[in-house]
Parts: sequence; structure tokens; C-alpha cells
Amino acid sequence: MPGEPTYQHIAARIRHDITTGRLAPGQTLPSETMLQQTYGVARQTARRAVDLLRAEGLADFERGHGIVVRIQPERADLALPAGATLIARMPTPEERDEHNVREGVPLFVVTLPDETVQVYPADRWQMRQAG
Amino acid sequence: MPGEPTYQHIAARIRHDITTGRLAPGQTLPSETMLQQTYGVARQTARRAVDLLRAEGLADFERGHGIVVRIQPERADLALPAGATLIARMPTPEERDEHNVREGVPLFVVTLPDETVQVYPADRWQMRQAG
DNA sequence: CGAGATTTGTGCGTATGTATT
DNA sequence: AAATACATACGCACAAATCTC
Repeated sequence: MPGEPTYQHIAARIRHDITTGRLAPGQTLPSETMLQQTYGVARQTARRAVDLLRAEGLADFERGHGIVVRIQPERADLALPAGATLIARMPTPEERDEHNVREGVPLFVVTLPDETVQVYPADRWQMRQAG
Repeated sequence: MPGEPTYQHIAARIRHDITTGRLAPGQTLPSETMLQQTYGVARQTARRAVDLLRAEGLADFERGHGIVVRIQPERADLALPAGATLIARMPTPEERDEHNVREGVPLFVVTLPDETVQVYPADRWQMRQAG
């Protein structure tokens, strides 16, 4: 088949259902087995589709349970100290474990003037500029 | 085998070589075939290891060529306007295409008081607080 | 310029282990 | 205890892009 790969096509359809609200946060998606049957693909292909959504922070695999639409937490305000710099990047597996963040969630990394580094999961914090 | 999965182990070794500078940005890594032979694993397993690094923004597959250590661009300073909020999240495939960002690169999303939204790839921008 | 080798991209099948229900 | 569902890992085949000669 020319054109878009199968797993991207499947991912796009599920993503659409999530972003339009047809699939609500916390809701269980069709299992890998169901996706296989629905789209007539191998399990690996169905899985790759959901893997894309996971890397975007939209869904999660829950072992023994199924695939669920991720519940997005509230973001608390974060103040950037004078002279500090802030970047965003993806965590290593160790950092994901340490800060309890799921796949597809970036980190805010704040570096203070004295080289001190602070890390904040980007799904629970936001920057707000007083004005 | 109990303990760490094989692909995570392989990824950790390569990641170490990258972060310590033994593998320099722009340098070509061993091909999938070489990784298979080196670690005695299936191609899929070697590939998953590199997939982890790609999701962290450290490496890239280049079709027909090989696997390369990603060159990290310089980050330009970004000023957050008064009353604006900034979040970081992963892009959709469409956004990756539109803003020309690779796998594993988050987006800065700035929302102004009038609801206007601006997007900045997080590998090319950073926030700096005057002081 | 072309032909072949190399290397990644996609897709399928199978087996076994582990966690949850 | 049994069924369900995801996690890891092996194998194979062919397509598409790149590189080398």
C-alpha cells in the first residue's frame, strides 16, 4: 500500500477521537486484540499505533487492564527566578522513574545563576509571567 | 531473564557513550546489523534500543545511511510577555512536520492574554529571566 | 550514468513472561 | 485458579533510500 503507513493511519484515527472528545480522559480504548481485528493488522502494528499516542502523552498502556486515554493533570504556576534559564527536554528512563512522569511528558529544567539545577514535570507545571 | 530488559540495557550503554562525549554529535553509530551482532540480539531489539534514544532527542535514524548522534542546536533566548503563560508538551506528527522538529523534541506553547498562541521548538529556544 | 550493496522502514508470525482482573 | 491484556524477544520478508563502484 502506497501512502501513509498503516500504524500512522490507525494512530491518526484514534488521536482524532481523543482530541475531539469522543474518547474521554480515563476511558478505556479497544485492546490490542480488538484493534488487530478492527483494522485487520498484526498485533505489532496495532501496538505501534498506540505507541505513537503514548509518545505524544495522549494514552497509556495499563498492563493486565487495557489502553486508556490519559488524564491530564492541572498545571501549577512556576516562577522563574532572576538570572535563571529554563529549557524543556525529554527525560531519560531514570528521570522518568525519579520524577514519576509517564512517556511523552517533557521536563522543565531550571538552571540558577549558581549552577543549581531544578527539574519540573511539564505536565504539572507552567510558567506564568506576572502582568 | 529477570531485571532490566535487554533493549534498555543496550540503550543505556549507548546513551552513556553519547553523554560522556565518546560518541560526538554528527557521528555515525553502529548500524542495526552491527548492534545485533555486538549484543547477540534480534534486529527488533537493537532497534528498540535506538528508538529510546530517539525519543530522548539523542539520536536519529537516517534511512539508507545509518544511525547518527543528533547535533543539538543552539538555544536562542525567548522573552515571556507580561500576562502570558507557557507550557511544554510533545507535538503531534503534523506539528513536527510544520515546525520541522525531530522525534523527542518538545514544544514551548505560549498563550498570550488575548488567547493568541505561539509555538517554539524547545531544542532551539530557552527562557531567560532578566536579573 | 547504472548496478549492486548497504541500511533503515514497514509488516507479518510465533513464543513466553508478567501483571491485573 | 483461570482468563485477559500488555511486555519482551526471537524470526522472516520485502520496500525504499542511500552509498559505492
